Amino acid sequence: MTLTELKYIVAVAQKKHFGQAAQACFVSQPTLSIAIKKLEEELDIKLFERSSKNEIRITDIGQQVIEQAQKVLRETQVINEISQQGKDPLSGTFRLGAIYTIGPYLLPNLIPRINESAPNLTLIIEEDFTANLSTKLKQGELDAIIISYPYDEAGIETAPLYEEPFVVALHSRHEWLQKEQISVNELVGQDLMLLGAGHCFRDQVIQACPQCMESNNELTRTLEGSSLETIRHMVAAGTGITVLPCTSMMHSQQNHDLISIKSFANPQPSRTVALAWRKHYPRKEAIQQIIDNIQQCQLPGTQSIR
Amino acid sequence: MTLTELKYIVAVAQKKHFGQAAQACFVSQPTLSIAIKKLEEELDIKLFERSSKNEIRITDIGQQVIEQAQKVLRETQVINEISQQGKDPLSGTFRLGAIYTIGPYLLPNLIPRINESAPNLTLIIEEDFTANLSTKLKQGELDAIIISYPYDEAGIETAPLYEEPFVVALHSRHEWLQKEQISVNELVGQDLMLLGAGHCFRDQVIQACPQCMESNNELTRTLEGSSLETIRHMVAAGTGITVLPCTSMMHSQQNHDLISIKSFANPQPSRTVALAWRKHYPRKEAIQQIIDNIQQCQLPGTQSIR
DNA sequence: TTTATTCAATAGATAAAACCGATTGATAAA
DNA sequence: TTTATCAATCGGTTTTATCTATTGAATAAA
Repeated sequence: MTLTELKYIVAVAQKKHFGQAAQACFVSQPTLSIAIKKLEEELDIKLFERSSKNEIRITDIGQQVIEQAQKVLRETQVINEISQQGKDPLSGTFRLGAIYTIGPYLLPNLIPRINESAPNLTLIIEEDFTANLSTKLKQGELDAIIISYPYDEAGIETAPLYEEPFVVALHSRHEWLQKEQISVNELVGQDLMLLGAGHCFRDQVIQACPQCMESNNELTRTLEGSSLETIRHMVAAGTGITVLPCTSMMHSQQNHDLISIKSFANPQPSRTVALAWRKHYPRKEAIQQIIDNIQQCQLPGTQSIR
Repeated sequence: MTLTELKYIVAVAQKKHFGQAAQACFVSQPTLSIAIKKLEEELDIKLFERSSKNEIRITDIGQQVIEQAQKVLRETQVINEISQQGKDPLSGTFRLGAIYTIGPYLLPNLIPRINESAPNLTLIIEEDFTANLSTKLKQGELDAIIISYPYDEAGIETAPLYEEPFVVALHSRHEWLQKEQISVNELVGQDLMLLGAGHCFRDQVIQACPQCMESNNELTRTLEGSSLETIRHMVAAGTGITVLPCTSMMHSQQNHDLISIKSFANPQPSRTVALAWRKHYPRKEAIQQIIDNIQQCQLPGTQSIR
């Protein structure tokens, strides 16, 4: 049984004439006759009562088959409609993940841009650690994730978005208040508060200043499972100092008197924020749209990468 | 788009593996790959996200298409079920027509036989004049009709069922009461009551005794639109005599004292009752079943025709 | 009756497709 | 690097779909 055959029998049922039905199907009369004969043999029933001269008559069983055939053809048409509607890669649902240390600062800026530039695209946002995002990306639960380099996973492509310098946050009564810039090595011996394991930002800070871990293991351990916001409140409380990605400060209303921000002396430690997606993900246009929109965000303190 | 292609994508969606899906469809992997590629090109969307190694992923739009494809395939399967169920020619509906002068006497005997020998066959009965039955038969509103010869219509086949002699019905105080048999010519001059125009039986009686019309035009005209039953009541009332097909008397409980039945002297006038159907009607078995059942009826006074 | 006409079925030939086995290319794991 | 896996591609064959032309059946007209 083929869809063509079903089209033919429906046409014959409508025209009640093999020749006219063939014409309506843009085939020759023998083509249609043979196709219908083939279907009748396959189903082992007579669909039509042929009588030369007078019009074709549909058998009882043929009537049932033809009605069902019309149903099949209608349902088939729905497939075309679905694909037509879904053809726009900038439509449908896009599941975007972001790590905890980027999402809260980038997404409020990004989401309105995407809603404007791709109004048919429904965004679903998810924040998590890099490792979890990565798993979900590979499993297809997420379409793309915003992470930071280094990031190298099999079957995953990435594009750098912007370079984000690190800054030091300290209490406004801290001894470094008058300093213009902080050198990385100066962090050693300070009460440096870091995020818990799992946050890539923690690793990046440690990589920038490996010795800083020597003194403050205990303090950092108490912050396991914490967030940048919590740590910032602790800075304001005078518990210690911390290193933050610059975007976490710029947009914050809580950038109040109790906290002072210092940039690092060259070479400034920084991280590269990037977008990652499955290599074979089919909606490349959607990916590019996300990339473009993120780069248009131009968060203060960051440097675009083109 | 073809049903085969739809089968293929459903198989891939289930197996998440081109090779295994191909095996499940009993085709080679290249065959399946090419078919899916062709469908994706026709719909202009990607249904699957191929990644060598890991398993195949279904795109969002692909998921919708595949679900719809499954629906199409299910509906297609219904066509097979319909034909399977309807393959029995002794199932479904059979519309049987009969002329007024046969139906009431044959059908009460016939219908139980058919219900027993073809329990899946639903009979629909219709009584009318030969001309109307003939039209409905040709238009396909009836599947077969019971009429009497002569009957010759283009595209219609017939089979004789039985020979039905005519009899004379007269009041029990009629002068012919002592007669054994009546000769056709004796009818001339009698108050002979006939059915109205349209009833073929009327024509057959007239044909058997052309002269009998000379005397009783007026009486017969008043019976226009009447029935055999009415005429028989008039016989009982003593209004006149009539000629009846023998089956109309044999099974009647009203064959009471007031009416006496006389058979004709040889050559007995009679009519041949026959079944008629469209030459191309496909359920020949159903036709044969009807014929067989009618012949098994063996109505008293009739002679079977084999 | 014969002839003409209509319409679906059939015949013969060709173009299109479906399909297979073998191979390639890409990818990831050892 | 090598090996293994898997889908895509290649080249060739068979099957199917389709065409034109004709036949055959049946009716309608002459």
